[in-house]
Amino acid sequence: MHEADVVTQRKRKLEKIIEAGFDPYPHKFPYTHTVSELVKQLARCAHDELEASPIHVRTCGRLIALRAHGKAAFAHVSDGQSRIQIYLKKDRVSERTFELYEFLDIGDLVGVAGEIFRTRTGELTVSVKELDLLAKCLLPLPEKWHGLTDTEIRYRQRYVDLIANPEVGNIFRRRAAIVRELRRFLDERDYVEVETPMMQPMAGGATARPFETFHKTLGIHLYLRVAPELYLKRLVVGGFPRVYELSRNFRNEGISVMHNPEFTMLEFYQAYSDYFDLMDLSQELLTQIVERVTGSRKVEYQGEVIDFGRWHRFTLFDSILHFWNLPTEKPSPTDLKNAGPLRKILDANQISYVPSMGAGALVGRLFEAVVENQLRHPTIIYDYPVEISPLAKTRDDDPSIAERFELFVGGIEIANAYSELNDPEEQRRRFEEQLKRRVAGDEEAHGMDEDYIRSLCYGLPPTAGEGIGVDRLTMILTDMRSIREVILFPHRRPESVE
RNA sequence: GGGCCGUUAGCUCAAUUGGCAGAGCAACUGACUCUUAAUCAGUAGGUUGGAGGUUCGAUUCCUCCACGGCUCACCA
Repeated sequence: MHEADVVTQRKRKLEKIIEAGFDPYPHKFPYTHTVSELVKQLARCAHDELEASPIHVRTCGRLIALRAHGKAAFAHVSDGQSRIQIYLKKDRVSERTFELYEFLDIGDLVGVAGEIFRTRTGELTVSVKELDLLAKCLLPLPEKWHGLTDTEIRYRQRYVDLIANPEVGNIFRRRAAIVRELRRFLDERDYVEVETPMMQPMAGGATARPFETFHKTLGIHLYLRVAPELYLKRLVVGGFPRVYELSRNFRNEGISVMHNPEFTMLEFYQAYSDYFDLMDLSQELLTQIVERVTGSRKVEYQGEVIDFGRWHRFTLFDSILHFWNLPTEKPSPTDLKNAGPLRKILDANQISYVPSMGAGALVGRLFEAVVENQLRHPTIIYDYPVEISPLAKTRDDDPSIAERFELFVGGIEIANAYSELNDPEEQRRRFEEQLKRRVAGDEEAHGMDEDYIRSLCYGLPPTAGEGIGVDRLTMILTDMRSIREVILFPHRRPESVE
């Protein structure tokens, strides 16, 4: 059976429905309850109760299963979240209604009116008196047992995925809850939510390759933002001591189970604070989000229980020594500060690195290779080499160390935060450093942002800022291994034209 | 971009050493007024991702291409 033949058959049924005088695409269906409401509200209503005082309802949804019994039929109607059984008996409906039923297919959108009862096996069921077709499903739905597993179709035609695999909807309902709770947490603490440009004349605030676009009237190139960071800090200068933005960033990089070209980030800034204040805040924030969203502090991720009641903190250097598991001898703290010994360690363990990397970048590589994957429980890693932290303020006692931390859960980096650099002269020097790299061909190197430096010249209070990857946080709280499972329409190559 | 694995009916999957391409669900016809993976009887549905090659013969072996999955690199 070709798909085209199924469509032809269903179109023919639609014509017959029209011939019988039914409106094939009615404009509305007034209902008394959604399917979910029925299931929830009547969950405890017993058989006798329903029999003694019948409840008339009107509800609607998609027909997802159909069991025909000649002059009667059972079916399930879904509102996308819950399903309820309906029972249609020839001698309880009009001839016209029964005729309509005979033209229905699995997938059709229907409205029903009738009384609620419980079947012999106790299932809550609508005994249908009236039936309406609300829209016809012309294409066949995937198989009812295994659902749809082909990722190609699941992501490209997410609507089919959501129909065939109702648990997929729960991932996105939970994602919505996470976003809601993040906002609530910050709103309660007097952070102001703002919206800054997505299209920027210069893509700053992170080292990443941007997407480029063009504004015709202005005749200028614009870049999709890689981070809102520099605009948010301008706002702190202007007098918003607590701001946040929760929206999309765009990075023209590879696609993987951890990366999508557009991703959602929460970025927030808090004046008169440093990175230690944000460590405490992050811990409180995540613990609260997890509890409110899942109802527990413990979350199962990929077969492991992650306890948001157990937090760990290490400096980056200590973490390498603490989690050391490579076959070669554990390095000394001095080894980790010097490029020569670091190269030897990386070489001996077949960890790749770029020759131009200094000690800071090399120790960063070593951290990624040794530690990252072992950080299952919520862990804060702090004090990063300044070499890999161009926008962070350095420690007073050690200018090679940036006041920066990252937060890991389930081996995944969830957040990145630092004490913001607020010295305009130093900021200019760092931009100039980046410019040199840009000239040398590094596409990801930062450009010179004169206006940002000008804003710093008006005085940025001591400020700490943090970014939280909302997609990755959602992965942890929905037990998903791939970022594509928590993004409704993940980017793919265009569908090939047949 | 590199490596490995995959692509068979609308969906989920089989097919022995290279020897007639199959099942379940969905669809169609018929039976059936408390079923729920409804059941029973029957019917139809395939350029095996695409192009080439080896062979008497290719879903199976080889090459290239497209798409996907995992992984490494880059990155959050």
